[in-house]
Amino acid sequence: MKVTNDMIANQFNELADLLEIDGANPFRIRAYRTAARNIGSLGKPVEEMIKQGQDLTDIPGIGSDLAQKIQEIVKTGRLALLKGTATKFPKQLTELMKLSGLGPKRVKMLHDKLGIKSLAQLKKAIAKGELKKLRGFGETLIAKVQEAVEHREEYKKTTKLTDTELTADQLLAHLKASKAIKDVAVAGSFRRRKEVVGDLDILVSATNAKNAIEQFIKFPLVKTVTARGTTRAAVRLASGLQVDLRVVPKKSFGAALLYFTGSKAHNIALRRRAVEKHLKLNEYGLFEGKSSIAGATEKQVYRALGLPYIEPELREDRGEIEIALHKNLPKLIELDDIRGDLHTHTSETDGTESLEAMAKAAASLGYEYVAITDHSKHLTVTNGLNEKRLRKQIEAIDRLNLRLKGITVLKSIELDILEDGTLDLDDSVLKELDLTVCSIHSRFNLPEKKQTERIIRAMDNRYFNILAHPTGRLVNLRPAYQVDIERIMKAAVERGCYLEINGQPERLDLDDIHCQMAKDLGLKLAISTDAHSSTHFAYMKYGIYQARRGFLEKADVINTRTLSQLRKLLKR
DNA sequence: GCCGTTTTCGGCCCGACTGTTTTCAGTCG
Repeated sequence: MKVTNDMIANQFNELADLLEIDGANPFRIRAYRTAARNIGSLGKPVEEMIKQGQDLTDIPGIGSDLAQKIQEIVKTGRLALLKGTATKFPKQLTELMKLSGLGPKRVKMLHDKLGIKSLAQLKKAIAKGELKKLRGFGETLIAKVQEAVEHREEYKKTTKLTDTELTADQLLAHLKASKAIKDVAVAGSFRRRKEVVGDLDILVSATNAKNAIEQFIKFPLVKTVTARGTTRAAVRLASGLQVDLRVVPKKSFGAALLYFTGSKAHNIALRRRAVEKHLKLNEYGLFEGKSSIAGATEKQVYRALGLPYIEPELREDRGEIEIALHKNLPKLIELDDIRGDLHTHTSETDGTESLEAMAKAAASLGYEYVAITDHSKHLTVTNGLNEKRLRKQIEAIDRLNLRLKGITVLKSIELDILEDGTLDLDDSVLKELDLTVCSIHSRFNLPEKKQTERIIRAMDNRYFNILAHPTGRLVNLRPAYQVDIERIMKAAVERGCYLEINGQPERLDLDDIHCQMAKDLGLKLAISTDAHSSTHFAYMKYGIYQARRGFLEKADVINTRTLSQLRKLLKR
């Protein structure tokens, strides 16, 4: 059986949960969680590393013990220790820890005193009023737990970044309307531009914290207030989204923004660095003894820690601090660096607007070029183009280019990669195009080796330029198909092909980890929107976010080039 | 259980809020 990094990470996390309930050494628990996180975001399958004889202790947070445990999981599929510990406490108990208000101590008490082992048993015990007998369980807490049990599935899911943007904008406008509030920022995973966010974290500086919190709670979409203190409050919106507010004085805004932006792992790494320098970092500032030496801006705090400013997208504790120390931080790509979109559709297939409308919309964004990439004939549900219709479109584009000023429309197509690795239109028409975008739209369930070789065979065709949405995943909806993405990237480098970062919010494919992998392999990428209407051109920014999270710079992306430079890159 | 520009042993980030408690443990981020 194939053992994925996620499977290993899950087992470590599960073990950490059980150890926590057991009251084990908290630092041992943290070691498991750190290991789980680092394995989960590794990009390269650990199974492969073992096969190639690589040293697993090179992975941060993995020592000799955990390296051995990883070996064990890869070999047997399962960690024996997890089985041993799991018999002491039933596995389902870890589910209870996910409920708001229940941590390891209370879950242990539920188990030891009431024999509760599952969500269903907990529900029953609440109904019978058994929880009241327990020390520390008052009326309010029981009500909170009951609420959590009932709404678990509704609340636990994450929200796509794009779905929170409108709420964030409305909330910011609402907060800025208050005279008490000075600075406002959305922090958290939203600011780090993660593809999904669990909640919104809002930070404000205010002359009067009480007024600021009152204004926050008055936001019209608030359904319930779940916490309310003198500097902090939390609400649940009607949509189910949780929003946290933190109020700090202006002189602490930078330190608080740093703290509230996270990630947690990045914060811990920074605080550790502060401790090494005999300083203390918290959300109010960086302190030497009692006196604050930085705090108004993030830049100040980083500088006082001997570091350059680190962009929010990089703050995942994936080596950015080490890289910053060596002054090797990338100058991350920006939206303005993009000169054109290389993946768009028209009403000839499944888009909603005409060729001319799409071209003009691209021109209005200041783009130098735009590629029209309608679907090809194999994708019949979209009325895909056959050779004849594609030739007609080529002629139409030639005519359009004579009329348009300031932008060049590139003749292209989104080809289907068939199961045998051939492309579904004849070379005789492909040679008339400026570029091709190629993708998988069928047979998602092939075994990894077959799927990988299918794609690489397609790349052998000299007219193959860009592999679109390379893993086929849909955020929160569908996992990637089984494919050896590293092998595909290497094959692309050898053949002069490129991979795409698809900016559609439900795709974001390649993801951040794969972007970083591409960069490490020297593979350049295209960032495209896969626009099916002119409004979709705006998805470019989501592609940029992924690219930034993957450490990409302008030079790593082909559609930052001028048209003539791009043409050279596309020549095979 | 990891890790080392003081260290192979002894550290390991830090504070707010809640609810229940009579001074703080548990949870959360």
